[in-house]
Formats: sequence, C-alpha cells, structure tokens
Amino acid sequence: MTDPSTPGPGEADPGVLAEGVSAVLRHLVLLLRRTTAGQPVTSQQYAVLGSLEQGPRRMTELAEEHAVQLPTMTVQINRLEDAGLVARGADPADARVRTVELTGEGRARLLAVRQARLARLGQDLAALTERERDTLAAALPVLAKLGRA
Amino acid sequence: MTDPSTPGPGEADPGVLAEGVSAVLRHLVLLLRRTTAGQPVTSQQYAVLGSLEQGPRRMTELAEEHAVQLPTMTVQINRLEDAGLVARGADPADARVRTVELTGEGRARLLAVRQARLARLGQDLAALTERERDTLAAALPVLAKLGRA
DNA sequence: TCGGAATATTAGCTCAGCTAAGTTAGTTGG
DNA sequence: CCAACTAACTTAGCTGAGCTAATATTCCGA
Repeated sequence: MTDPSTPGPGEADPGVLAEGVSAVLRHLVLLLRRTTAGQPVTSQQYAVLGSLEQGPRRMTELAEEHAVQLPTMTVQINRLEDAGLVARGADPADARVRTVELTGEGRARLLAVRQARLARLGQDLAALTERERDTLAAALPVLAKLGRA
Repeated sequence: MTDPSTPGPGEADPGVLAEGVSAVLRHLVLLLRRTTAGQPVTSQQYAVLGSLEQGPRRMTELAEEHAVQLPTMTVQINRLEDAGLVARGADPADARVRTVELTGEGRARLLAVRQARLARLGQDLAALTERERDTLAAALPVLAKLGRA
C-alpha cells in the first residue's frame, strides 16, 4: 500500500476515490455535529441567518437555497421570528410575497456565531503544516464543483 | 484577485483558508442532504448499519461512535429492529449488555444503499479531470486530520 | 371576469436529537 | 453476605427539522 498522503496518478480512479471521499465525508459530518452541538443557534438556523446577511429574501428563495420545502422554511422562520432574530415584511409589488430580514439582534447573533466557528476552524487549520494547508486550499475549488453536474 | 483554482503559497493563511473551508463545508452539507433524501434508509440509519458490518456491537459502543446519547441510539435501534434490518442479542458474560447485529435483510439493504451512493459519487468524480481527482485525492488525508486535535 | 398558477401558511405525520427518571444486573466495602 | 453504589439500557416527554396534503390569498391571462 502506498502512502495515502502522496497519492500518485492512478490512485485517482473515480471508483476507488469515491470510497475515500465517502469516508472523509462521514468524518466531516460527525465533526460538524460535534462542533455545532449546544451553540446559541442550531446549524440550520445559522445557515438561514447567513442567507439574510445581504438583505431581505423571499420565502421561496430561502426554501430553494436550503433545499427544503416551503412549509419547512415557514416553520423555521417562525422559530427565528419568535426568537427575535428575523422579521417578516411584505413586497409592495406583490401581496402574495412575504420577505424576511435580519433584526439587529439577528445580525449580532449571526456575526458572533460565525466568529466562533471560524475561530475554531482556524485553530484546526493552524495545526496543519503549511504544505497541508496548500494542499487543502488547492482542493477547495474541486470540492466546490462536486454535485454541480 | 488570483485564480482560486491555483492558490499560491500565502493564500494558505489559516484565517483566510477557514472561510473557504467553511463555504465548502456548507456546500457539501447541502449536497449530502440532496443526495440522501428519499432513499430507502435515512443517512443516520445507513451510518448505523455501517457500524454493524463487521459484527455485533453494544449499544454503548454505537452511541459513542455516532456521538449521540444512549437513549437516542435506543430509539434508532428500535426503528431498525421494527424494520427488520437489525436484531438485538445478549452478552452471555453480562446480562446488562444488549448487542445489536445485522439481519440478512439489513446487510442486503446496507450493500444496496452503499452501492447507490458510491455510484453517484463516482459519477461526480468521473466528471472531473484527472488532475482534479489527483488534487482531491491529495487533500483527503488532510481533511481526515481536521478535528483530530 | 373567471379559472388557473403562484405564494405562503396550517395541520399532522416521521425521524432524530436531548434530559430526567426508572429498571435490571454487576461490583464492592463494611 | 448484603447493602449501597455503579453500569447498561430503556421509557417518557420535550424540541428541532424534514415531509405531504390541504387551505387561504393574490396575481394573471384568455
């Protein structure tokens, strides 16, 4: 068996690679679960707040972006509204449309949680060698392409 | 702005890299959600079945491995048992311990779902260039190190 | 104008996580 | 030796997050 940290050409067979990617995905999912447990917002709530950072959005947009059905997003926004983190508005051009935007408290919470998450991730990354970080940085665009078929 | 597909040294600053990794994680989570929706087992069930492939396990072991509390695993195993995919057993040496093992149907289901997942992932990977696959393969051990601090 | 399409919500289900409390079985100290 | 403690697990009851089906509202086009 060759050193997995320096795979040569030929180890990049799609079938073989899929198993490795699958295992790593499993690891990352478990890792994310550990790091997001017990935070002041759930990871879903954090993700939705992040979608609102640039300004108000429509319910349909939010549902689509997060790959959930509209009723799911309705309930999610209800919870965030109850918590005072978002506010619903109306579209003056179309009375069917509800808009959602961050409250001041919502924006503050978003920034705080993001800060904490990035700090933790930054610590993990700082523990790597510079070479490993370069390797990882090179792979990010590739990972971003997955599923864009 | 430099081409993000060919980061040079210096872009591997932990703080900057953290934001990129964070964005990619978000993408992967959404991708996983899309690909696991509507399958014959949920992703959690699939994960638990995978833990049983090598033989019977104790409840405590399973809970620890999946980073959940024991009651959560009890309910999960109840569902899998109701579905006929696993069977509970006893430890002859300690009557407090319940063991869990795959049924024939459970093993068949595990293999079928794994097959489908790997095939789909393989397709995504086949759409990449060989160079991209090499890049990805090189990054897998690095990703696997994350969170092992 | 009226019927269909679009937008959103409500209702009711399942899965999956949690804590608190209870049961049964092993372990240990007086 | 038995009483108290610990360990392993389950039950009960909560929340979050997803789904479909059904129900308003509103818009738009024939």
